[in-house]
Amino acid sequence: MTGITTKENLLDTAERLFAESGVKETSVRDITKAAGSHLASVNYHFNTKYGLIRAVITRRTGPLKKRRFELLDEYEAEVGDNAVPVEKIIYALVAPSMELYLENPHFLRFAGRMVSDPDKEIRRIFLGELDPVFFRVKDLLKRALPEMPEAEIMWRIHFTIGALIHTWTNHSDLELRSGGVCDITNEAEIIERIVTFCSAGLKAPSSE
Amino acid sequence: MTGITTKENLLDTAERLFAESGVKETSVRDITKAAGSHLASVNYHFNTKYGLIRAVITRRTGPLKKRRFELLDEYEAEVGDNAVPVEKIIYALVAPSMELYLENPHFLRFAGRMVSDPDKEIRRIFLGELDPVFFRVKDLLKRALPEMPEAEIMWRIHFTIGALIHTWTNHSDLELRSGGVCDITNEAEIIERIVTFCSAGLKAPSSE
DNA sequence: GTCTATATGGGGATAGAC
DNA sequence: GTCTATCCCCATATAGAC
Repeated sequence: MTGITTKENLLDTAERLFAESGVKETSVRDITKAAGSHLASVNYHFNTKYGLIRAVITRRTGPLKKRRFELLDEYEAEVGDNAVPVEKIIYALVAPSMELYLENPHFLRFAGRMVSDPDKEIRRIFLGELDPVFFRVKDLLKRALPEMPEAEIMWRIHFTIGALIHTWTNHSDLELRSGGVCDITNEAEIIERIVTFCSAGLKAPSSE
Repeated sequence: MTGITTKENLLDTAERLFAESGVKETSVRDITKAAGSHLASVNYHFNTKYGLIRAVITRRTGPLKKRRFELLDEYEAEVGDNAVPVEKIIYALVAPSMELYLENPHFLRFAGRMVSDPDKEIRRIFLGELDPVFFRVKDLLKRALPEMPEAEIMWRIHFTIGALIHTWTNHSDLELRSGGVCDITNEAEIIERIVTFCSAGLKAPSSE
C-alpha cells in the first residue's frame, strides 16, 4: 500500500521535475526531496535512476499508443472497404496526445524533448512506441492517397509528427510571441488546427 | 594566432560533442581532451562552460538569420508591390538552415534540441534569433493570404517551424524507419518536400 | 597563452541500522 | 519498506608555475 503510494509519488514528482528542468539536470536528490521521500527510495523502487526514467516514460506511452490504435480501428470499421479519410487518420495521430496533455501537462513537454534526446536508449523507447503507429498510419494513408509515392507519404508523416511535437514542447512560446492572440488553452481548437494544416500538406500534389 | 586556432578548435569540437552527446552530458574535460587542449583553456577563452555554449550557438545563428533576410529582401524586390508567393516565403525560412546542415552536419541537431531545452537562457538565445524572422514571415504571409486570420497564420508558422526542426534532429530516424526509401542525402529534395507540405498547409482554408 | 594540481561541490549508488 | 551515513567518482572552476 504505502509502497505503491511512494512509487506513484516518485513517478509523479520525477515527471514534473523532468519536464521543468530536464532529466540530466534533475538529480535523484531533487526528486526524493520534492517527493518527501528518502534518497535511497529511487534505487529501492526502480533500481537505478535510469529505471525511474524508463518507468516515467512507459507509464504514459502505453495508453497513448492504445488510444491511437482504438481510434484507427473505429474509423476503419466505419468505412468498411473504403479508405479512411486523411483528416481522420491525422486526427487519430494527434488528438490522443493533446488529450493526454490536458490530463497531465508535464509529460508531453518532457516527451517532446526525449524524441531528440542525445541518449540513444531514451530515444529508442520513444521511437519504438511510435513505430507501430507510424506504420499503421502509413498504410492507411497509402489507401487514402493511392497516387502518392510511398517515400513522399513517409516524409509527410515525418513533418506532421514534427508539427505535433513542436506544439507539445513550444506552444507556450507561440502564445508569448503572439501577445496572447494564439490561445493555447483550447485543446480541441489546437487539434483542429494541426489536423487542417497537416491534412492539406499530406494531400498536396506530389512533385515526383 | 595560436589563440585563434585554439579557440576555433574548441568551438568546433564542442559543437560536435554537443550534437553527439548533449550539452549537459559533455564535460569541459571531454571537450579539451578531444580538442587536444588543456582543461583550463575553456575557462581562459570563454570564461565559463556557459560562455562556450553561447559562442557555439551565436557563431551559426547570426549568418543563418542574415541569409534568411537576404532571401526575403530579394523576393520582395522581385515582386514590387505584389505579395511574395507563399512558397517563396517558406523557402526563405527553410532553405538557409538546410544549407547550413550541408556545411556543418553537427550544428542543427544540436540546435533543434536547444529549441526546447530546459535551460531558459539557452532557449532564449535561439528563440530570440528566430523572433525577427518569425515576424517578418508573418507580415509577408498576411499579404500573401489576406483572408487568413492572423492567429491562424501564426499557428501555421509554428507548425512549419516544427516540421523543420524535427527534420534537423530526426531525419536519420526516418531514413532508418523507411528502410532507406526516404533519402536524406539530397538536401534540395528535402527542402522542396518541406516547402510543398507546409505551403499547402498554410494555404488550406481556415476553419474560423 | 599553456598547463598541472587542486579546491570545492554535487552526482549516483549502497551498506546496514531500524 | 524506510532512512542515514558514507563510498567513490566526476563536475566546473581556479591558483599559480612555466
